[in-house]
Amino acid sequence: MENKIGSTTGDPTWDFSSDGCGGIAYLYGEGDGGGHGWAPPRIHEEDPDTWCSLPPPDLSEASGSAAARSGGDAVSSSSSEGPPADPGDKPPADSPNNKTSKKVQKRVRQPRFAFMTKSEIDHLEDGYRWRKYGQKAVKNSPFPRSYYRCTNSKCTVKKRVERSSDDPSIVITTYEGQHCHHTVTFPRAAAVGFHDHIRTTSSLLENISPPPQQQQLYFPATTSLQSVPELPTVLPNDDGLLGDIVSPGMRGRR
DNA sequence: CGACTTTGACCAGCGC
DNA sequence: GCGCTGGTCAAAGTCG
Repeated sequence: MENKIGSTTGDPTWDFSSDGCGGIAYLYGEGDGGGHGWAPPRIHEEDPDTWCSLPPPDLSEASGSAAARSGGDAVSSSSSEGPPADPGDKPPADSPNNKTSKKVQKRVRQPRFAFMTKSEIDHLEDGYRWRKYGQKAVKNSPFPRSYYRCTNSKCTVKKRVERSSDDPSIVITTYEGQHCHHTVTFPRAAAVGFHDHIRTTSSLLENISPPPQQQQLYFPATTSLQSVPELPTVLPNDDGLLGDIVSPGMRGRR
């Protein structure tokens, strides 16, 4: 439940090395119960052929675009800024005015990015605040999958968190969408950008106490890893941490 | 008291 | 068409 992010001295630092998985980024986080992490670099674009071909969400319209928050996305924002879709007097289940009608609108999925983190903590810190809105047991996995939504009412970003059934120590986090705001708990992440963290690893290491724990970021060997070790496309920007994850091509149209 | 989590139910999509 | 599964809703509960 804690969404606190590490202090400055708790900035995670990264040390890329390789192993059988095609490379592990070791994330040294602060040691308060699991080396809280924050959004790592893009590691895996789910179905890049599909997702990357989608137009980026029009963030300027994020609060009002039905497409940007199709389906359940409209729920949290509708309660605060939409018409009184009062759940208290919700119509019968087959009414066209309830959530069913919302889902009739095609679920327009936004680009998704998944990464694997070796951590004992399920919900890794990434500088944003998230509200859990669901949890489901998933097939072929003993671990449940948790669903989170950004607490910013105008932000449609969601993320799923689940543990790998193969290696329970690995947390698989999948982001969907793009933040339309800055980080709220970890400003440096947005201001500096992930790569600078990497580039400043050595200096940071001089400033932080030895991490009692470490997280390992796994780069799935099945994904397009060519760009991973160098992460050339991730640049500091104002889009917040997730913006660092989202490829520039997807952020371009603003 | 507000923010957040939990949890059962509901719904849509997909494969057979 | 049917059943399974993933994703979401929303009321109730919990916490600070």
